[in-house]
Amino acid sequence: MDKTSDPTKKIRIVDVARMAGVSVGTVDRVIHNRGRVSEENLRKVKGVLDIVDYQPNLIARSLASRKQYRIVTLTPEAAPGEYWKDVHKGIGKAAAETTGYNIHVENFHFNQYDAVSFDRAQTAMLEKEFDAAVIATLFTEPVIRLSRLLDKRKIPYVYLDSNIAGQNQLSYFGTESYDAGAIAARLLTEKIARTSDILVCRIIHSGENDSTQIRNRKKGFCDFLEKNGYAGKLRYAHLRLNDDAYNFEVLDKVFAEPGKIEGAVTFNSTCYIPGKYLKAKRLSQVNLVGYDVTGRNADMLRDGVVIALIAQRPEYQGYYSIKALYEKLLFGKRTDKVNLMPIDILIRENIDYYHNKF
Amino acid sequence: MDKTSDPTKKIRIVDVARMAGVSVGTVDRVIHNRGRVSEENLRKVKGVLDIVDYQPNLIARSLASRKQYRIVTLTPEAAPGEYWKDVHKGIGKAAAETTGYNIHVENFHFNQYDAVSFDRAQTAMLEKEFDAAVIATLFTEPVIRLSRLLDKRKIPYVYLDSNIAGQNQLSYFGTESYDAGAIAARLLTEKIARTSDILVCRIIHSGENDSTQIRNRKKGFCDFLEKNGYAGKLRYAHLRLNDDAYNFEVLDKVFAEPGKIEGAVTFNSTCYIPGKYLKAKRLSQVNLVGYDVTGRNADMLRDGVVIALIAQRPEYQGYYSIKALYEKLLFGKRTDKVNLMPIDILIRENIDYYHNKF
DNA sequence: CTGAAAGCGCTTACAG
DNA sequence: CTGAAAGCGCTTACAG
Repeated sequence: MDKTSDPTKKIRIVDVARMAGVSVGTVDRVIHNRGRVSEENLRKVKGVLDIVDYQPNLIARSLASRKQYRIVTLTPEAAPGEYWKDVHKGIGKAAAETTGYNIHVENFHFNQYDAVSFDRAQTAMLEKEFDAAVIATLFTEPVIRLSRLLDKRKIPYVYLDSNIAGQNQLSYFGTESYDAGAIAARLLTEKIARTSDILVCRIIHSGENDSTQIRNRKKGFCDFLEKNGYAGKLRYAHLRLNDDAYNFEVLDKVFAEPGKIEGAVTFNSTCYIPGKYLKAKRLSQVNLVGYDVTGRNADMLRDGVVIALIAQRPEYQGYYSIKALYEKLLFGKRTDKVNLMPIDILIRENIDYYHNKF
Repeated sequence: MDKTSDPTKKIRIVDVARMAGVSVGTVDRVIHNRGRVSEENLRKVKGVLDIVDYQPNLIARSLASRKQYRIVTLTPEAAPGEYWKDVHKGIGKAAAETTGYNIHVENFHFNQYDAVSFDRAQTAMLEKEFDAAVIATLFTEPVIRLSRLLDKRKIPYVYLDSNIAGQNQLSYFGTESYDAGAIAARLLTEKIARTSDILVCRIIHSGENDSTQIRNRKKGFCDFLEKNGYAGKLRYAHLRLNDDAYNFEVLDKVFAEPGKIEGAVTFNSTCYIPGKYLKAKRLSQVNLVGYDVTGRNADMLRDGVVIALIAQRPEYQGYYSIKALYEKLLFGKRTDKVNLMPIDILIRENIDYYHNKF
């Protein structure tokens, strides 16, 4: 069969060139608007492109192209077993997969409890040249300022963790924090008496406000309680990250107050902190719910101290952030602007199957 | 900088060839075990490959390769909104992704309630030439026979849905059905009195036995109850697929018997069938738990008739089955022999985020 | 068994 | 502005 007229054959640049009576170089220039093409040839090539369905072979394109794309990420630093480590894993996986496709990923980290360190990391990042960025949105205002800067430079960026309205992010990957908060309330209210109290733990660090995500979770939590006729009291405890002695003292005080506490919750990934206390004091009547499958949280769940963990596929968030930018840079594709992860509920019986492998 | 010694540079076939003192053709033959390589050169090339981290450029490979691979799948047919439709979606997604890489997927379907239709679909499939297969294992014995045949032809195959021991499947993708059964028991026992009864519904079809998966879920369910001091009775109802009148009659009888039913469960994906009854009769004291996020089940969950659905990422099962074969065919990679999906718990508050998109 | 060469469909200098 | 040619990293006949 005549190969050039096989209708099932994909048409290539050389086919277009032949049909237009020009060289492949000229066709390439037209396709990519690189200029330096005469009026006449432009007309001829466009004429052909209008009638044939030319679909560039992207595989060939990326093999031939020597253009390198650099993606930077700006996320909290994390030790093994911590929440953000899973996000990093996802980013790393995507980076490894795309590295053959002219994509380079460079990661910048900050201390999630320290806004100053965010500025520092951001500065280091901005000193580099890059074509796209992934930004964890923990510090709202600084992220908005950074977004303006990137807008000006026409650099696409993706938000991670929680979304910020009114910005020009290419995409957001994360959960609907408000509903994740409602789920914690639902899991607790199923277990406790309508009138019993709930302990709400917050981690205090150097005068910071809660992140957007934590605020939203809390709002979803409280709204659910209100809508469902909860009649107990929320009792607050402000705890510290690595200070058991202090935390035990604070919690001793809270539990000494009048009122029966049957539920407990933390809105960040540190439910192992009150968990440690509940376990030590054998307060098994207190149902603790937390967020994120970190090593310590999962152990507490297996142990029966935590009754449920709510998770949001951090590895996927990292992975798909990079993938979205990769698709944008290489193929000009746009992903959905908002990409909400499933909200996973882990209990003792399914925790061991939750490996983020798929 | 000397390009050949730039450590950040990915090493290519030509680099390996140079280091081994052979041609790229020889390296290619070694990498792909194509034979026709002398002992000595084999040794030299393997020696180099052992010390350098050669990662083939898949883009270049698929651009150059003219070999086409055919994968067949043998799964139950499904209407939109049904369980197996999600598996098909995953298969389709993987097929679309790999189609540029010389992979062609052809799907064969059978009626999951009719063993004869399995034989028919299998026959149609075996008439084709193919390089690998995905097999849903609903009918155990026929699948074992088919496996023997494929073994003889040295065609790799992947199992889907439930695993069968003692076979030569390349991989299995699915859940640990036993534990998925235990989870249903856990969700129910949290809600009902220790001594109340549980309605167990089974769908009857033309003299079939339950599938392996359903048997295992049931075993996990019963074992959990026993271990946790459940003191009520399991009350069985045998229902039909599209026969509400009949089902209502059967269930009327069951509920007329003495004993308080507070829980209900189905071990396949049709909990909407008893759900319909419970809703019509306003039996809101009965806590119904089911499997799989099908359209009708999800609606029942949103409606409050079903309290929880247990799901197993059907889309991923389909997707990764194809991917596993793709990796095997193109790169000779072996995936894990057993790949257990996370077991997801869906309630009213997180069902809307469970889209299997990621 | 072995290597040199052509080719996959594109991009990219480069000479004219 | 234009086209011929080299090259991206592989695979695939093919001659020896």
